[in-house]
Amino acid sequence: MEIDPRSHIPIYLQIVEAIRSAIAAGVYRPREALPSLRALALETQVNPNTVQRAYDELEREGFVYSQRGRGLFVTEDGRRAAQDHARRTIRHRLDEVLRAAAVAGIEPAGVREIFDAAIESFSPTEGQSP
Amino acid sequence: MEIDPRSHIPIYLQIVEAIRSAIAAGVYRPREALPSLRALALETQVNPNTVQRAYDELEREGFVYSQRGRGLFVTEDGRRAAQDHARRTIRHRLDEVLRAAAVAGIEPAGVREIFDAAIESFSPTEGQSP
DNA sequence: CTGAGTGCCCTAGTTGGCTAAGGCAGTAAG
DNA sequence: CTTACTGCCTTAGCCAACTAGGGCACTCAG
Repeated sequence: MEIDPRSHIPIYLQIVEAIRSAIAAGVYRPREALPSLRALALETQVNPNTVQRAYDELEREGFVYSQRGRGLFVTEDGRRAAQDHARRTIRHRLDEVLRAAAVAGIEPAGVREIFDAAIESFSPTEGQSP
Repeated sequence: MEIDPRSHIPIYLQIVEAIRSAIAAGVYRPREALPSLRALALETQVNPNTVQRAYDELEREGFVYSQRGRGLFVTEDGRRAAQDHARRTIRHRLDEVLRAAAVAGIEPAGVREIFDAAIESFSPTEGQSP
Protein backbone atom coordinates (compact mmCIF):
# COMPACT_ATOMS: atom_id res chain seq x y z
CA MET A 1 0.00 0.00 0.00
CA GLU A 2 1.46 3.31 -1.09
CA ILE A 3 0.83 6.32 1.15
CA ASP A 4 2.05 9.82 0.34
CA PRO A 5 2.15 11.93 3.53
CA ARG A 6 2.80 15.08 1.50
CA SER A 7 -0.27 14.78 -0.69
CA HIS A 8 -3.11 17.26 -0.38
CA ILE A 9 -5.38 14.28 0.01
CA PRO A 10 -5.75 13.28 3.67
CA ILE A 11 -3.94 10.07 4.57
CA TYR A 12 -7.06 8.35 5.79
CA LEU A 13 -8.72 8.95 2.42
CA GLN A 14 -5.71 7.50 0.65
CA ILE A 15 -6.08 4.39 2.78
CA VAL A 16 -9.81 4.27 2.07
CA GLU A 17 -9.18 4.33 -1.66
CA ALA A 18 -6.42 1.74 -1.45
CA ILE A 19 -8.59 -0.68 0.52
CA ARG A 20 -11.59 -0.07 -1.71
CA SER A 21 -9.48 -0.86 -4.75
CA ALA A 22 -8.11 -3.97 -3.10
CA ILE A 23 -11.66 -5.14 -2.40
CA ALA A 24 -12.66 -4.40 -5.99
CA ALA A 25 -9.67 -6.35 -7.27
CA GLY A 26 -10.47 -9.29 -5.03
CA VAL A 27 -7.43 -9.01 -2.79
CA TYR A 28 -9.83 -9.10 0.16
CA ARG A 29 -12.96 -11.16 -0.48
CA PRO A 30 -16.42 -11.08 1.09
CA ARG A 31 -16.56 -12.46 4.65
CA GLU A 32 -12.77 -12.29 4.70
CA ALA A 33 -10.92 -10.30 7.37
CA LEU A 34 -8.93 -7.18 6.56
CA PRO A 35 -5.60 -6.43 8.21
CA SER A 36 -6.05 -5.33 11.79
CA LEU A 37 -5.86 -1.65 12.70
CA ARG A 38 -2.45 -1.99 14.28
CA ALA A 39 -1.05 -4.25 11.61
CA LEU A 40 -2.03 -1.87 8.83
CA ALA A 41 -0.82 1.08 10.86
CA LEU A 42 2.55 -0.59 11.22
CA GLU A 43 2.74 -1.46 7.54
CA THR A 44 1.81 2.01 6.30
CA GLN A 45 3.76 3.82 9.04
CA VAL A 46 0.77 5.89 10.13
CA ASN A 47 -1.06 6.25 13.39
CA PRO A 48 -3.58 3.52 14.26
CA ASN A 49 -6.16 6.28 14.75
CA THR A 50 -5.75 7.31 11.16
CA VAL A 51 -6.31 3.77 10.01
CA GLN A 52 -9.38 3.54 12.19
CA ARG A 53 -10.72 6.68 10.64
CA ALA A 54 -10.26 5.07 7.25
CA TYR A 55 -12.01 1.91 8.44
CA ASP A 56 -14.85 4.00 9.86
CA GLU A 57 -15.33 5.57 6.47
CA LEU A 58 -15.27 2.21 4.72
CA GLU A 59 -17.87 0.90 7.15
CA ARG A 60 -20.02 3.99 6.66
CA GLU A 61 -19.90 3.40 2.92
CA GLY A 62 -20.95 -0.20 3.41
CA PHE A 63 -17.92 -2.01 2.04
CA VAL A 64 -16.94 -3.55 5.36
CA TYR A 65 -18.45 -4.34 8.75
CA SER A 66 -16.69 -4.57 12.06
CA GLN A 67 -16.98 -7.00 14.95
CA ARG A 68 -15.53 -5.82 18.21
CA GLY A 69 -12.75 -8.05 19.37
CA ARG A 70 -12.73 -10.05 16.14
CA GLY A 71 -11.84 -7.81 13.24
CA LEU A 72 -13.07 -6.08 10.12
CA PHE A 73 -14.71 -8.02 7.34
CA VAL A 74 -15.71 -7.39 3.75
CA THR A 75 -19.48 -7.27 3.32
CA GLU A 76 -21.35 -9.78 1.19
CA ASP A 77 -21.72 -7.56 -1.87
CA GLY A 78 -18.67 -5.45 -0.99
CA ARG A 79 -16.76 -6.43 -4.07
CA ARG A 80 -19.48 -5.52 -6.52
CA ALA A 81 -20.06 -2.24 -4.69
CA ALA A 82 -16.33 -1.49 -4.78
CA GLN A 83 -16.15 -2.25 -8.49
CA ASP A 84 -19.09 0.04 -9.18
CA HIS A 85 -17.49 2.70 -7.07
CA ALA A 86 -14.20 2.38 -8.93
CA ARG A 87 -15.95 2.83 -12.27
CA ARG A 88 -17.85 5.86 -11.04
CA THR A 89 -14.63 7.36 -9.69
CA ILE A 90 -12.82 6.83 -12.98
CA ARG A 91 -15.68 8.41 -14.87
CA HIS A 92 -15.68 11.36 -12.51
CA ARG A 93 -11.95 11.93 -12.87
CA LEU A 94 -12.10 11.70 -16.63
CA ASP A 95 -14.93 14.24 -16.63
CA GLU A 96 -12.75 16.54 -14.55
CA VAL A 97 -9.81 16.16 -16.89
CA LEU A 98 -11.99 16.94 -19.90
CA ARG A 99 -13.42 19.98 -18.16
CA ALA A 100 -10.00 21.26 -17.07
CA ALA A 101 -8.65 20.69 -20.56
CA ALA A 102 -11.51 22.65 -22.10
CA VAL A 103 -10.81 25.57 -19.79
CA ALA A 104 -7.18 25.53 -20.94
CA GLY A 105 -8.33 25.54 -24.55
CA ILE A 106 -7.68 21.86 -25.29
CA GLU A 107 -10.54 20.11 -27.07
CA PRO A 108 -11.66 16.53 -26.34
CA ALA A 109 -9.85 15.38 -29.48
CA GLY A 110 -6.61 16.68 -28.03
CA VAL A 111 -7.27 14.89 -24.77
CA ARG A 112 -7.89 11.69 -26.70
CA GLU A 113 -4.44 11.95 -28.28
CA ILE A 114 -2.85 12.28 -24.87
CA PHE A 115 -5.00 9.42 -23.60
CA ASP A 116 -3.84 7.16 -26.42
CA ALA A 117 -0.24 7.98 -25.67
CA ALA A 118 -0.79 7.28 -21.98
CA ILE A 119 -2.33 3.90 -22.71
CA GLU A 120 0.49 3.11 -25.14
CA SER A 121 3.20 3.63 -22.57
CA PHE A 122 1.10 2.09 -19.81
CA SER A 123 0.83 -1.30 -21.48
CA PRO A 124 3.50 -1.21 -24.22
CA THR A 125 1.81 -3.62 -26.61
CA GLU A 126 2.40 -6.67 -24.46
CA GLY A 127 2.91 -9.62 -26.76
CA GLN A 128 5.90 -8.63 -28.86
CA SER A 129 9.10 -10.36 -27.86
CA PRO A 130 12.46 -8.64 -28.43
CA MET B 1 -13.31 31.82 -11.71
CA GLU B 2 -14.70 28.91 -9.73
CA ILE B 3 -13.33 28.36 -6.23
CA ASP B 4 -14.41 25.51 -4.00
CA PRO B 5 -13.55 26.31 -0.37
CA ARG B 6 -14.43 22.76 0.69
CA SER B 7 -12.01 21.05 -1.66
CA HIS B 8 -8.96 19.21 -0.34
CA ILE B 9 -6.92 21.32 -2.70
CA PRO B 10 -5.80 24.60 -1.09
CA ILE B 11 -7.59 27.66 -2.43
CA TYR B 12 -4.38 29.32 -3.57
CA LEU B 13 -3.56 26.29 -5.72
CA GLN B 14 -7.02 26.39 -7.24
CA ILE B 15 -6.39 29.99 -8.18
CA VAL B 16 -2.99 29.09 -9.60
CA GLU B 17 -4.53 26.45 -11.84
CA ALA B 18 -7.37 28.71 -12.93
CA ILE B 19 -4.99 31.51 -13.92
CA ARG B 20 -2.61 29.13 -15.64
CA SER B 21 -5.48 27.73 -17.67
CA ALA B 22 -6.67 31.23 -18.54
CA ILE B 23 -3.17 32.08 -19.77
CA ALA B 24 -3.05 28.89 -21.80
CA ALA B 25 -6.44 29.66 -23.33
CA GLY B 26 -5.38 33.20 -24.18
CA VAL B 27 -7.70 34.97 -21.79
CA TYR B 28 -4.67 36.85 -20.53
CA ARG B 29 -2.02 37.42 -23.19
CA PRO B 30 1.73 38.03 -22.93
CA ARG B 31 2.61 41.52 -21.68
CA GLU B 32 -0.98 41.91 -20.59
CA ALA B 33 -1.87 42.70 -16.98
CA LEU B 34 -3.71 40.26 -14.75
CA PRO B 35 -6.41 41.40 -12.33
CA SER B 36 -4.91 43.15 -9.32
CA LEU B 37 -4.53 41.32 -6.04
CA ARG B 38 -7.37 43.18 -4.43
CA ALA B 39 -9.64 42.99 -7.45
CA LEU B 40 -9.26 39.23 -7.75
CA ALA B 41 -9.65 38.82 -4.01
CA LEU B 42 -12.93 40.69 -4.19
CA GLU B 43 -14.15 38.67 -7.16
CA THR B 44 -13.30 35.28 -5.69
CA GLN B 45 -14.31 36.26 -2.15
CA VAL B 46 -11.01 35.23 -0.64
CA ASN B 47 -8.40 37.11 1.34
CA PRO B 48 -5.93 39.23 -0.67
CA ASN B 49 -3.14 37.35 1.07
CA THR B 50 -4.36 34.10 -0.43
CA VAL B 51 -4.40 35.63 -3.90
CA GLN B 52 -0.90 36.92 -3.39
CA ARG B 53 0.22 33.48 -2.44
CA ALA B 54 -1.19 32.21 -5.72
CA TYR B 55 0.54 34.99 -7.65
CA ASP B 56 3.82 34.21 -5.89
CA GLU B 57 3.55 30.64 -7.08
CA LEU B 58 2.75 31.69 -10.65
CA GLU B 59 5.77 33.98 -10.66
CA ARG B 60 7.96 31.26 -9.23
CA GLU B 61 6.85 29.00 -12.06
CA GLY B 62 7.67 31.69 -14.60
CA PHE B 63 4.24 32.32 -16.10
CA VAL B 64 4.01 35.89 -14.87
CA TYR B 65 6.27 38.64 -13.63
CA SER B 66 5.41 41.42 -11.23
CA GLN B 67 6.23 45.09 -11.28
CA ARG B 68 5.84 46.83 -7.99
CA GLY B 69 3.30 49.61 -8.27
CA ARG B 70 2.19 48.58 -11.74
CA GLY B 71 0.78 45.11 -11.65
CA LEU B 72 1.28 41.50 -12.68
CA PHE B 73 1.96 40.64 -16.30
CA VAL B 74 2.06 37.50 -18.39
CA THR B 75 5.60 36.64 -19.49
CA GLU B 76 6.62 36.63 -23.13
CA ASP B 77 6.39 32.87 -23.61
CA GLY B 78 3.90 32.46 -20.77
CA ARG B 79 1.17 31.17 -23.02
CA ARG B 80 3.28 28.46 -24.60
CA ALA B 81 4.60 27.45 -21.20
CA ALA B 82 1.07 27.31 -19.81
CA GLN B 83 -0.11 25.21 -22.73
CA ASP B 84 2.79 22.81 -22.25
CA HIS B 85 2.03 22.67 -18.57
CA ALA B 86 -1.64 21.93 -19.25
CA ARG B 87 -0.73 19.03 -21.52
CA ARG B 88 1.69 17.62 -19.02
CA THR B 89 -0.91 17.92 -16.28
CA ILE B 90 -3.51 16.13 -18.38
CA ARG B 91 -1.06 13.38 -19.17
CA HIS B 92 -0.18 13.03 -15.51
CA ARG B 93 -3.79 12.80 -14.44
CA LEU B 94 -4.59 10.23 -17.10
CA ASP B 95 -1.61 8.19 -15.97
CA GLU B 96 -2.95 8.32 -12.44
CA VAL B 97 -6.39 7.22 -13.54
CA LEU B 98 -4.94 4.30 -15.47
CA ARG B 99 -2.80 3.31 -12.53
CA ALA B 100 -5.71 3.56 -10.06
CA ALA B 101 -7.91 1.59 -12.41
CA ALA B 102 -5.31 -1.14 -12.73
CA VAL B 103 -5.09 -1.44 -8.95
CA ALA B 104 -8.86 -1.87 -8.84
CA GLY B 105 -8.63 -4.58 -11.49
CA ILE B 106 -9.85 -2.51 -14.42
CA GLU B 107 -7.74 -2.87 -17.55
CA PRO B 108 -6.86 0.00 -19.92
CA ALA B 109 -9.50 -1.26 -22.35
CA GLY B 110 -12.13 -0.78 -19.67
CA VAL B 111 -10.90 2.73 -18.97
CA ARG B 112 -11.11 3.50 -22.67
CA GLU B 113 -14.78 2.54 -22.68
CA ILE B 114 -15.46 4.91 -19.83
CA PHE B 115 -13.37 7.58 -21.56
CA ASP B 116 -15.41 7.25 -24.74
CA ALA B 117 -18.62 7.59 -22.77
CA ALA B 118 -17.26 10.66 -21.00
CA ILE B 119 -16.32 12.32 -24.27
CA GLU B 120 -19.69 11.42 -25.74
CA SER B 121 -21.63 13.18 -23.01
CA PHE B 122 -19.12 15.99 -22.81
CA SER B 123 -19.62 17.13 -26.40
CA PRO B 124 -22.85 15.41 -27.46
CA THR B 125 -22.02 15.11 -31.17
CA GLU B 126 -22.35 18.81 -31.88
CA GLY B 127 -23.68 19.17 -35.38
CA GLN B 128 -26.99 17.37 -35.30
CA SER B 129 -30.01 19.67 -35.11
CA PRO B 130 -33.22 18.41 -33.48
C1' DC C 1 -9.07 -18.24 33.81
C1' DT C 2 -5.22 -15.98 31.22
C1' DG C 3 -3.18 -13.50 27.65
C1' DA C 4 -2.82 -11.76 23.28
C1' DG C 5 -5.28 -10.26 19.89
C1' DT C 6 -9.19 -7.25 18.23
C1' DG C 7 -12.15 -2.71 17.51
C1' DC C 8 -13.29 1.40 19.92
C1' DC C 9 -12.92 5.75 22.46
C1' DC C 10 -11.00 9.93 24.80
C1' DT C 11 -8.04 13.75 25.17
C1' DA C 12 -4.36 16.20 23.84
C1' DG C 13 -1.07 18.39 20.41
C1' DT C 14 0.69 19.77 15.93
C1' DT C 15 0.37 21.65 11.59
C1' DG C 16 -0.99 23.90 7.25
C1' DG C 17 -4.10 26.79 5.26
C1' DC C 18 -6.43 30.80 5.67
C1' DT C 19 -7.94 35.16 7.64
C1' DA C 20 -7.21 39.67 9.54
C1' DA C 21 -5.35 44.36 9.83
C1' DG C 22 -2.09 47.35 8.82
C1' DG C 23 1.85 49.60 6.75
C1' DC C 24 5.60 50.40 3.23
C1' DA C 25 7.27 51.45 -1.44
C1' DG C 26 6.65 52.01 -6.04
C1' DT C 27 3.87 53.92 -10.31
C1' DA C 28 1.07 56.95 -12.85
C1' DA C 29 -2.55 60.16 -13.80
C1' DG C 30 -4.69 64.52 -12.29
C1' DC D 1 2.68 67.53 -5.40
C1' DT D 2 -1.49 64.80 -4.45
C1' DT D 3 -4.17 60.95 -4.93
C1' DA D 4 -5.21 56.52 -5.94
C1' DC D 5 -3.84 52.79 -7.54
C1' DT D 6 -0.40 48.87 -7.62
C1' DG D 7 2.66 44.72 -5.38
C1' DC D 8 4.82 43.49 -1.16
C1' DC D 9 5.71 42.59 3.71
C1' DT D 10 4.86 41.83 8.76
C1' DT D 11 2.48 40.22 12.64
C1' DA D 12 -0.98 37.88 14.82
C1' DG D 13 -4.45 34.62 15.30
C1' DC D 14 -7.98 31.12 14.07
C1' DC D 15 -9.61 26.75 12.75
C1' DA D 16 -10.15 22.31 10.87
C1' DA D 17 -7.65 18.32 9.73
C1' DC D 18 -4.61 15.24 11.09
C1' DT D 19 -1.59 12.93 14.30
C1' DA D 20 -0.33 10.97 18.72
C1' DG D 21 -0.62 8.18 22.90
C1' DG D 22 -3.02 5.78 26.01
C1' DG D 23 -6.79 3.14 27.97
C1' DC D 24 -11.13 0.27 27.81
C1' DA D 25 -14.18 -3.63 26.34
C1' DC D 26 -14.62 -7.52 23.73
C1' DT D 27 -13.30 -12.24 21.52
C1' DC D 28 -11.05 -16.45 21.36
C1' DA D 29 -7.41 -19.90 21.60
C1' DG D 30 -4.49 -21.98 25.13
